[in-house]
Formats: sequence, structure tokens, C-alpha cells
Amino acid sequence: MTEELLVPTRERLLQAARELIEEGGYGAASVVAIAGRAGVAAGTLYRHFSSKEELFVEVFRSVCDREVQAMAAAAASMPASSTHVDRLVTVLATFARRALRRPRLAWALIAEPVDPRVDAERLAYRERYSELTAEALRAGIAAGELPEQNVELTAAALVGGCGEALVGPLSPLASAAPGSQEILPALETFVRRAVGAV
Amino acid sequence: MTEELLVPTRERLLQAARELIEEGGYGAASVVAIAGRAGVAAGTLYRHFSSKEELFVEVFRSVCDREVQAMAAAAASMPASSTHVDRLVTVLATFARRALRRPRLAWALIAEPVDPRVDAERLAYRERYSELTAEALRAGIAAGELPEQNVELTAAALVGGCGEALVGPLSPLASAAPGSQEILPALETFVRRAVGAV
DNA sequence: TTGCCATGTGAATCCCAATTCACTAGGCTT
DNA sequence: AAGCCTAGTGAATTGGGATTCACATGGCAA
Repeated sequence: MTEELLVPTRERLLQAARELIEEGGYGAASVVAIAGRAGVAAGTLYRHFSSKEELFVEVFRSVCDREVQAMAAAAASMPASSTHVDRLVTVLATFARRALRRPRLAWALIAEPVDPRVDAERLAYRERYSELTAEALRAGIAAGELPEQNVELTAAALVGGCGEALVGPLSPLASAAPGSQEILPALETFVRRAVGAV
Repeated sequence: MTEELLVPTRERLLQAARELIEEGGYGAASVVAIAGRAGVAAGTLYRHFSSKEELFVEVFRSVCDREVQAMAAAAASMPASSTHVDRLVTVLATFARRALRRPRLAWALIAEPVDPRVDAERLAYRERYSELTAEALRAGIAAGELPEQNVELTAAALVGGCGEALVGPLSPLASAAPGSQEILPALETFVRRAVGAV
């Protein structure tokens, strides 16, 4: 066990699970595989988590938190003069860009089936994504940049649409990157139109 | 076995599987449950299908075919004077309306995880949905009703967006129908804007 | 030194659903 | 009637992965 004395076992298990999920989805992340990659025996996992499910929930949370932070950070780092629409587009484009960079992980977070408890987490984060989007929409409407609309539905459709538009082409082991170059600008156009921006 | 002598066992198995999936997803559709509901023993399933997977693929196909037909029929039954945009909206609204009526089934068709072979079918039908949508888009563009755009991406985003916008609010045992009344019109607005219709 | 606790081990066990198979049972043909 | 085929049965088997548990090991406090 002269392995990673630097990183505590619990962390290594979480990281191993994250990597395995990213590479091959939940199916590839068996207890034996996770423990193996972390450099410990299967039983050790249960010294740190009461079940595999609990570990998954924690992985899910940490990854989603990172995504939410990245989106919020992207919006926050824009010049103060930016329009609300530009901010919204940036948030969604950030979501899309990061998903494209890690398609398997994105698929796992957005749609891949899992145990109910993990699924509940998914729901919660879907909410947060939508909420981020909805806030931007409301600001845009208040500022007169956007027309009145059903904010919740538009937000959900945008988040879902971006997700599926990306996951669809890229999820099933699709080749390298058919055209990530074209995808992002086209998606931006889509978003601008969908929200009713001039 | 004086049961449904009217319907052959094979059909009854398919129907039982469809119903179970609609009620509780793939997880609820075990071989024993399917056979039980069809009024036969588990082993009998294998007299008619080489595996559970094969049965699922067939269920999946028949349900999706019905959906595609319904969407095409809705468009075909419109007055000849209808605009291409109206046809597109009708196709997607039909999709949405039917999905809302059977949320669990829609979830199973759109996103619920399954065996790879069934997943392959999903991909194929997603293509067909997108293709239906893309055709309508192209017609609208050719007729000058819509601006130029990345047709494939817009189509995918619309199909995905409609799917997720519906599945999101309604998939996880959400209460009766929070507001299906508001959903459809809002979705129509979303679609019209997203494609760039005036 | 002794005892205790946290951590780790990994083979054995448990679980659960798919699948098999030896065995009816009814009908049709010769 | 005898042979054969299709459809059905359901207990037993399989298979794969999660979970348990009896057994180390090493540090640290009394």
C-alpha cells in the first residue's frame, strides 16, 4: 500500500468511480473495478461508504456542482456591459462545451439510468440548471430584451434541448467529433431564437 | 388456459410487456411478471422469443411506429393551405400531447436506460423523429417561411427539447398534471420562435 | 507491553433475475 | 393406435455483481 499515500482512500474511491463512469458509464463502474482502480480491495469500499449507491450519489453531486460552478463562473466573468441574452447564451454554451468535451460523463449525468436515489439527485440538478437558465430569462424579460413567455417551460426546454441535441449525436460512441465546430454556433442561434431575442 | 383464446400467446406477451413498461418502466417488466400477466409460465416466453431483449426490441418498435404514424397522420390531415410552420408545430405538438398522455411510456422510449440492442432501436427512432422534423424545416425554408439554419441541429434540439421539457416535469411520478393546459401552447410558442418563424 | 480501534483483505455468500430443460398435454397425421 | 409436433410448465440452474465477515495489520494510548 505504498500507493497514493498522498490522497486518502475515500477520495481515491470517489475519483476512481468518476473515471470509470466517464469511460464506460455506470455499468463499467462495478465495486470490484472501482476498488481495483483505487488500489484497494472490494471490501474496503464498505469501510468508507455504506453502499455503492451512496458512493454514486456523492460522485454525482460533486460532478454536478462543478458544472454549475463553471456555468455561473462563465456568466460572472463577462463584462458588466453584456446583455442578459448574452449571459444566457454563455451559460448554455458553457454547459454544451463542457458536455461535448466529456460526452460519456454528460450522458451519465443527463440521461443514463441508475438507481432511484441517484436519479433523485439528477432531478435536483436538472432543477438547478433550469433555475439558472430561468433567472437569466427573467432578467432579460425585465430588461425588455425578451418578450413575455412561460419562463419555466422555456428554461426546461432549453436545458433539455441542449442536452439532447448534444447527447443524441455524441452519446452512443459516436466518432471523435463530427462537427463540434458547427454545433456550438448553431446551438447559439437556436437559443437566441428560442427565447425570442431579436 | 381457457384464458384469452382470442389472442395468441405471442401477442399477449407483447401486450403484457408494453403495459408493464408503461406502468413501471423496464425494471418492472421482468420475465416472470410479463409471463404472469400474459397468463403463462416464464418458460413459455422462450417459446416465442429467443430472449427477453428480443421481445423488448419488438415492443419498442411497435410503440414507436405507432407514434411516428400518429405524427405523420396529424400533419397529413391538415388543410392543404396550411403553412409548413403550422405543419411542423402540429407534428411536434402531436408528439408532445401523446407523450403527456403516457408519461411513463414516453420516458421509457426517450430516455430510460436499457440493453444495448434496445438502445440501438431508440437511436434509430430518434433519427426518424428528427428526420420528420428536419423535412418540415427544409420545406419551410424553401418556401421562404423560415430563415436559413443548421437543419439537423435544429431538428435534434427541437425533438430533444420537446422530449425533455415534457419528460422532465412529468417523468418522476410527478403529480397528476401540473399544467398540461399551459404546457402545449407554451411549447408551440417555443417551437415557432426556435425555428425563426415570424 | 497490552489492548483497542481504524483500516484493509478477498474469498464466501447472498440476491435476483434470466435462462434452461426434462417433462406434460393436446391435436393432427398416417 | 402410434408417432410426432407445438405449446406450455415451473423448478432448478446460471451468472454477475453487491455485500458480508472472519481474519490481518499497524498505530497509538494506557
